[in-house]
Formats: sequence, C-alpha cells, structure tokens
Amino acid sequence: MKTFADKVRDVVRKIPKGKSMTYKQVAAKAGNPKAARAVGAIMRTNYDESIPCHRVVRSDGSFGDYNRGGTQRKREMLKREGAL
DNA sequence: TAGTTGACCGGAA
DNA sequence: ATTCCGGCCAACT
Repeated sequence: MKTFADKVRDVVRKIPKGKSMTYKQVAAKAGNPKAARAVGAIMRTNYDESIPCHRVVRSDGSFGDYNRGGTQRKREMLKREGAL
C-alpha cells in the first residue's frame, strides 16, 4: 500500500511535457481530492529531481510557489518546455 | 500526543 | 478585482 505522498510523486512524475496539472487534480489522482494542500507540503519536503513539480500549478491559473528561485523561475521553466 | 505552519481551494464580503 | 475566513491534509516542533 503506497502512501499518499508516494502516489502524489508518481502522478506528478507522469505529467507529460507541455502539460500542467493543478494541485487539486494531482491530489484527486492520488486519491484525495481535498488534499491539494498536502500535495504542496509533500513537494516542499520531498521535491525529487525526477518530479517536474514545476508543472503543478494552482487552480486559479497562477503558477503557485517553488523551491528554487520562486514563482518566476517556475514560469520560465514552463515557458521553456512549451506549456505556456 | 498535541499544536503550529504551509508550494492550496472555494466561497463570502 | 481584491481581501478575509473556514476547511482539508502532511510535515515540523
């Protein structure tokens, strides 16, 4: 039985290039549609290199936060990949 | 174990 | 449009 954190990491890892999912969508795919906040908490503590956490955005259409460089860094990443 | 914090969401003022 | 409040869940102290 995988934990919620494991599922979240797996889901985020499966996000195709040029696509972006909301925290809520990721949480829903992980099994908890109401755990959007938890997703952020997990990414913050356990952000892996294999996990394109920059492709995870907020439901409002904003980019949300990031660990390295902040929101602007995230925006540039998405722009570079073609998601924008 | 309990309390606080936070890469969030949705609704109300 | 912006600001405030309650709610959900995981990690940290």
